[in-house]
Amino acid sequence: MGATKTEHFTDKQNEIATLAKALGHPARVAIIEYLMKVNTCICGDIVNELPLAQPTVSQHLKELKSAGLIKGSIEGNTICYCVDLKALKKIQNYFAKASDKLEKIKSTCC
Amino acid sequence: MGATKTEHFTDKQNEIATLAKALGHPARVAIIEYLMKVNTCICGDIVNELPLAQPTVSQHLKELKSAGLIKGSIEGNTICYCVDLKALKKIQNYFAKASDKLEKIKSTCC
DNA sequence: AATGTTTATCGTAATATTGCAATCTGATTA
DNA sequence: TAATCAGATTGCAATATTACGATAAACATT
Repeated sequence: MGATKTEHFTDKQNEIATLAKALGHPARVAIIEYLMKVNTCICGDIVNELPLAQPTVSQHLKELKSAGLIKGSIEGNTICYCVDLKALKKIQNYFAKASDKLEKIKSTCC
Repeated sequence: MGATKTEHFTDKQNEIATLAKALGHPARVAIIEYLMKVNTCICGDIVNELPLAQPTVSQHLKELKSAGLIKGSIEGNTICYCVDLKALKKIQNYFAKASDKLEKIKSTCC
């Protein structure tokens, strides 16, 4: 089949999966890291930073955007992209809770 | 082409992408959550918890295992699976740092 | 030994992802 | 207005993922 059966899972599970999936490619991790490195939203320039052709980068940006991880606003000729703090915090919070919970449990068997 | 160009990215970027990718499917998020809920490593039982056929679940478990997110040890007839705290902490730490950094920056434009 | 239970693997079909050349669109500039 | 530039979109080929039936492998039970 090849199509994920999202309807069988909770909204939260699907949400986390969507965010994680968006970061499930090194190019997209690199984009996020670059946007954070430059310290402000950056207009243009992203394509030159990556070892991929312009249409490929454009597609990765689109995926990050549709997952809500980045925002883009048109600035004349170029487009300004920056990381959406809210989305990042959502992931961060999820894993912080999970990590804490697991640490408390200290499972004895594995 | 369809094959990720991992060689162009750093080891760290590839590592995060691999972990994120493993969690980029709601069934695998559900598996992790279930393993945490039951509070100890669980032998068997995982297939019954998920709305997917047994071979599909087995495949998802394999992916989580090869990404290092879970560990499995043979226990007689069944297999005990549990979340690998180290891997979870790796993700947690990465996003905590990223989130902190972004929060300090407080980008002014988007 | 035969049967049942649990999990893995194989094979296959449907669909998704990755990557890029070519092209298009909209804004800027000459 | 024409040339230019930044990005997006289209179309396509290669590969990966998702899902499951059938089957196999390993152990347990009878």
